[in-house]
Amino acid sequence: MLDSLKAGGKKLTKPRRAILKIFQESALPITAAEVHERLKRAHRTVDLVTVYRNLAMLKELGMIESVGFHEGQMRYEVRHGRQHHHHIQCRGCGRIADLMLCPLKKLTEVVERRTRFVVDSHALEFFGWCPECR
Amino acid sequence: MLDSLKAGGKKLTKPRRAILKIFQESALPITAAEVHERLKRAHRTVDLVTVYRNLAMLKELGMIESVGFHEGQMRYEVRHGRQHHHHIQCRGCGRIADLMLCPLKKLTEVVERRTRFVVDSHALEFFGWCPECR
DNA sequence: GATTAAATGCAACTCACTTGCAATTAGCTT
DNA sequence: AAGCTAATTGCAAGTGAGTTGCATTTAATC
Repeated sequence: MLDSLKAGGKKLTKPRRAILKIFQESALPITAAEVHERLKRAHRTVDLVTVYRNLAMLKELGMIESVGFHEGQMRYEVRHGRQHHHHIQCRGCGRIADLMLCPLKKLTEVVERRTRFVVDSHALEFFGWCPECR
Repeated sequence: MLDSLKAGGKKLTKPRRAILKIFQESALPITAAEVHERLKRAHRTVDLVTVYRNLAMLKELGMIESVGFHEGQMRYEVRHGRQHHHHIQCRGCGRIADLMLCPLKKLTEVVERRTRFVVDSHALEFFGWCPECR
């Protein structure tokens, strides 16, 4: 997993190591502010700007992925060892759950045929009410 | 269509009328800034804050819908008379095309069964390269 | 240990969007 | 047609996520 860093000519600094640890410990997508806060709680305080720069870089290297729920901020999750999936977010409490499914293999072909675009990715999120908020 | 306004106790002001006209003339989802700019070009200049407030209100009344491509801004499109659909955006030029399809009826049931959430909506966007940018 | 490119932290900035408030206006009511 | 009132508008100022410039620090290599 750290090979990707070396391959990209990136250093394994202390802040970066701490950020990666946060992601390894977090199953669900988290925001930059949440990463920042968790670092502080773990007495590994890192400047927020460093968090942002690392998120951009880790995404660039394909080590993390971004997910957006149109909350006015992005969320990120590790990619390592996890299969492609989607999410559902509760409109009440904001809680997010993984959906280990993706129904879009075939649809992608339909889209490519119809639009003459070459599809390179997609975003799919569900919204609703969780058992507690319902 | 304007009945929704009256039903909501809303007035049909000049700025509002102009904003609705912009949407009726625009097939694809546009940003607040684009609405604002088009109003200016049509010599119907309206303050940007008025645009934002109207977008919020029209969305509230279900007259327009928001779509996001994680560009750091939201887009909006009229709902009136149009069927539920999704979009694809070009990573090169940002161009958006409509996809008049939605494969998620059945999947929604699967999601509800698996997560015990009550699904109330979903967001699905494709990204890729259009014929010109490819 | 010396070298150096990458990375960090701080301060200042940008940009989408929101809020407070006084002035205006649409849509009644009489 | 004039008056009333709540809704709406524009302006100014604020918020919050994310970015940029730059001097200082640090990981990795020589």
